[in-house]
Amino acid sequence: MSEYEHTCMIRGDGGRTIRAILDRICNKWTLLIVATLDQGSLRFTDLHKQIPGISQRMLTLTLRNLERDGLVSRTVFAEVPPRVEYELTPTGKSLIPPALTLAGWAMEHVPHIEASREAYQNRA
Amino acid sequence: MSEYEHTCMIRGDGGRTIRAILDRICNKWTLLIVATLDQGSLRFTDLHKQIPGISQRMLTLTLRNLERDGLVSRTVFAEVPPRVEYELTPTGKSLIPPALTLAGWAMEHVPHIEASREAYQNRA
DNA sequence: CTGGATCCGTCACGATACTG
DNA sequence: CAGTATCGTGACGGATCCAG
Repeated sequence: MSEYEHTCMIRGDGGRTIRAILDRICNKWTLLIVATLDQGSLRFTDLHKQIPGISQRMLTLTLRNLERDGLVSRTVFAEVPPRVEYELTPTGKSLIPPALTLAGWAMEHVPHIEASREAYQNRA
Repeated sequence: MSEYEHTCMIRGDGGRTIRAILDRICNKWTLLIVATLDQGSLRFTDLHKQIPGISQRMLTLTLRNLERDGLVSRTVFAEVPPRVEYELTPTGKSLIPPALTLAGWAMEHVPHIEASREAYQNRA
């Protein structure tokens, strides 16, 4: 049942590759923004409305990082009032399936984890 | 080509479920320890040797969190010198496939991301 | 051998206020 | 509309020393 032969993908370089990706998606808002942008091009205010609880500052910062990493494209239209559209790049879109795999695992196992965590708290 | 119908798994509860799992695997060492334990039961020192760069403190802390969340079992043998064995629980083992999916994405796209990041740095 | 305790620097994140 | 500037806080992680 073990997949040990394959876990070298994770352990291979001492975890540097896996951490490179974790560093990018493991912050509080990245995956949420990527998932929201999967519906297509959106502007700043639309994103802000569709992601409950995010501050302007974190939306800006996370979008900048996503743009820097080539996962999101940012298009400025020279209009009045100003308009900026954000859209997933092909690389950004390719993150969706792995993210869904992770989300599936989460929905299946998080309840058990929460229970275990609570049992641990009420231990002897 | 969009999987928007499915991204509700991520966005569904405002991202709380996906963040619950990310909070658990997104620290520096968790996935590395889980991947290492996929080869079977190991004791503290063996883990310390097989994971380059980890400190005793972080190994202890991460193992405690994994135990609390029910992903790793901890067995103490009443011997001298003391012996403690760590092993993945079924829940812990179930994390391997999603982790491999993520690692696969990383190995495929991280080079492109690194390049984009460097290009962004040398922008106008 | 297996950790626990402590100090300390760094950084993500949040709230708030201001701007072209 | 789409941000930027500033301040404060708390968690994470590294180094070191100590203990059963």
